[in-house]
Amino acid sequence: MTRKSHSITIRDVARQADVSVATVSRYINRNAPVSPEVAERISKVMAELNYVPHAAARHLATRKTRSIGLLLTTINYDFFTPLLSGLERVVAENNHNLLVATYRADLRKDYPPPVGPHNTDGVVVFADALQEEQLAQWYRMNFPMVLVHRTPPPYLNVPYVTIENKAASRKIVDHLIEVHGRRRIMFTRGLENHEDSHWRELGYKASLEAHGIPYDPRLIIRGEFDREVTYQEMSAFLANNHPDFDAVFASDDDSALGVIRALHDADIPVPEAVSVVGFDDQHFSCILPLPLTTVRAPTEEVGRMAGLQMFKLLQGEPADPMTLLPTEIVIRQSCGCNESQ
Amino acid sequence: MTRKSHSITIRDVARQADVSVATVSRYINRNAPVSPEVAERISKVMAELNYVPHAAARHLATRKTRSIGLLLTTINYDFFTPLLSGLERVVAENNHNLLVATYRADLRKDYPPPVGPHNTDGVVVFADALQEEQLAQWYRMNFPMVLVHRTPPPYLNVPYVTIENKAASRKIVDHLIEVHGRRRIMFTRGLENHEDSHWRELGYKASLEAHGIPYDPRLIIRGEFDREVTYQEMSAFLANNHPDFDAVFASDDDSALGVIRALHDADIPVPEAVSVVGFDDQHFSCILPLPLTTVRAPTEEVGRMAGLQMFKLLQGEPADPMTLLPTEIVIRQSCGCNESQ
DNA sequence: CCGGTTACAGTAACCGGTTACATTATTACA
DNA sequence: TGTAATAATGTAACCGGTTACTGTAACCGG
Repeated sequence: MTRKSHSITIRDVARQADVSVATVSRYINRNAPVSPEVAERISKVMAELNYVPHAAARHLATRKTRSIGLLLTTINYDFFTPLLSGLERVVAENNHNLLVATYRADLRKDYPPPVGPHNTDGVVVFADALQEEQLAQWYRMNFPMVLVHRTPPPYLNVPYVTIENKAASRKIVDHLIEVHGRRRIMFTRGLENHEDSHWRELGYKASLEAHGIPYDPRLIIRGEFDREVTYQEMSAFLANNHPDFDAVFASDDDSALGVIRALHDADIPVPEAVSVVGFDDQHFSCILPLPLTTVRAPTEEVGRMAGLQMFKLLQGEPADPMTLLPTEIVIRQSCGCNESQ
Repeated sequence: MTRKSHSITIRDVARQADVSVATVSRYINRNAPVSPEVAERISKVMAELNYVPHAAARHLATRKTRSIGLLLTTINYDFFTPLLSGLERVVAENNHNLLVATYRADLRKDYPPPVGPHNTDGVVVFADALQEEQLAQWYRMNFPMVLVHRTPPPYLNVPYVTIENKAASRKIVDHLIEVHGRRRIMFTRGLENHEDSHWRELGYKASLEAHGIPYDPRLIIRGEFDREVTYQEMSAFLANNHPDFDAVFASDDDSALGVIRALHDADIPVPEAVSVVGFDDQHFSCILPLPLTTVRAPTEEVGRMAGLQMFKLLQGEPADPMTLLPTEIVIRQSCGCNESQ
């Protein structure tokens, strides 16, 4: 064993196969003709030496990393499983790698994002993982990006894929009003700066307005898309003397769980006294004690679509500026309906 | 704009700061002293130019990728959210990147694994994502690996982290027998080649044996850790004339859900006629209509520990050959207990 | 005042691929 | 038969960092 335990390189293969490195490279990438006999020789030597091209060297030379990044704000929600799964499949099908990272632009202004032009060919950005300034900078350098659950600022032509939030929200609140006669409907706001929450709130307001119900800001509480936070907020709301209410539209299913628990603690019967509905139709929503009336969000499809758009960008094809995936409300029992299943 | 829209390199920084590239490199890596004034100049220029070192170039020179791989069999289970989350945190804390990939050794023998020595400094391998032969090969080349939910073959000294399956399984079956007087207990087997399932079955058998209950293979059905599969299998079991049973130990919580639904369809009251228990204590298990008696698996901790072991390996410190995380049974109501919460 | 450290900085080789350009042999065609 | 086009291959520069080696000046103890 020599002093360098160095790995086998393309030059080793070239020497053994008695050809030049260029030829080996061409054989590997099949981007120029190589005579059959030579191909055979190279192939044999590669197998013998167990040669695998060094990714970094390749990246350096081609300026392609063959990997794409996924930038999340957190990995706490079950929500991310389908997203990741959908994206990973597309990425793998295209023979690329997936770099998963978390980053909260608001918390780490001093550090650069863990994935970016330096280590990926493009990144899929979830919601507000990145601030506008960073998006703009990457946009200027033509770095491929796809936004999910976020609309780019109007001056940035970045493809985004998200779901139909407003119409579905409106529809589910319509349901509360029209079918169940609710008129004092609470809303548990999602995360600040999180667009989904914003649109859901707009849908909520639109429904109220359409039915001539005044908007009462006292019926809005914090939820942050988090079961615990919502539970705390809802409990606090109930503890103090609070305005009347007869329904809750939670900004997501996780939040709805917190609402239900708080109501349960306060001995308020659901759905008899208060209807509760959510958003997302998460994995668990149909198997709850009180199956949740909610909106089905095609999260896996969001991941898949984001991947498809990304590869369109990478192949120089025009990507769809906007992919808006349809949602549909699913009526179960937490609103007061009694679909026997 | 010149023909090359080339990115800014360390040489650009060096030129602007009027120092050599070596000095810039040393400043960036802080691996050799740099005078304060020069440091200041470099720092300023780097910020101005918005310079980020090119990862591939660095990899090539240092032969370190600063990224570690996670090799999964699938991303379908909610189970993976905590695993991923725990691992990602450690990886990020150590300033590395996380490459997530799926691979089924049994399905893709011809293709090499998507993560390996060519693009990572080490990989965390879940269960049977990789075959023994591949493990052995990487082991021979000293490639750092950590196994999760899998024991390495005895001749491979690869650290692994997993959870205590057998004792907890035995304890939960003991509970069914001792507290609820069950004696005809079914088991829904998890995935073939999946070690967890194997150990859980051993715990199950051990409990039976300790209580003098004969093992009846007719009480074992397929579950594959999957709600749907288990539902189908359990339904099929119930449809044909089947041996008596009074309890089911499902190999995981997802599977338990399938069991409960099948029993429900057949109008068999749970937990009155049949006790059902699971394993994992997933996110949803406590909020089910019938809160699940199960075993708490510290999955996030598994991810964290796997990461810690990996970085021990990378830093040349000795890693713990085995990390066995404790589990505990959590008694809720699906077994027949009636903990009012 | 002198030999030996030490702190700081620069030059250039090197990591392992890709590829522009050059070269040679072969085939096609007027 | 001469010439152009084409196929197959080789040479060497280049991608953007790191670092071994070298040099200089300041500092230190005797």
